[in-house]
Amino acid sequence: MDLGIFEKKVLKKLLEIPSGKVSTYKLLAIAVKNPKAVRAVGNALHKNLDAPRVPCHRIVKSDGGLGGYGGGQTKKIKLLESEGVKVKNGRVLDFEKIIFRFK
DNA sequence: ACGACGGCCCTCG
DNA sequence: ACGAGGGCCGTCG
Repeated sequence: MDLGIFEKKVLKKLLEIPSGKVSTYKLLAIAVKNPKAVRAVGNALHKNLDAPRVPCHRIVKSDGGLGGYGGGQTKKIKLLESEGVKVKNGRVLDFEKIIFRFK
């Protein structure tokens, strides 16, 4: 089962996200030139086979929420905090400051 | 080819 | 400020 071309792009963009920072589904959608395909993007991350290989855990919701995670948000939080991203109550602290915008 | 699902986003009440 | 509903996109069975 090969990943769709869309997911491929998404994963590639994910690799551009530096450690200690996070991005949003929407920004990703925009990065792939499909601002409305935010759901498809989420799908891509969910189907992502290379769990830690791809920083899918660095993706949060537009409002700074953790969003979801294929292995459980708990693990996601753990990973994020491991990179220096503080999470509180399912919410990223200083979200607006550590967010990475695909330039 | 069709229908359903998904780690969502936005607007309206 | 909170809750509910609708909409869009791609991939899988």
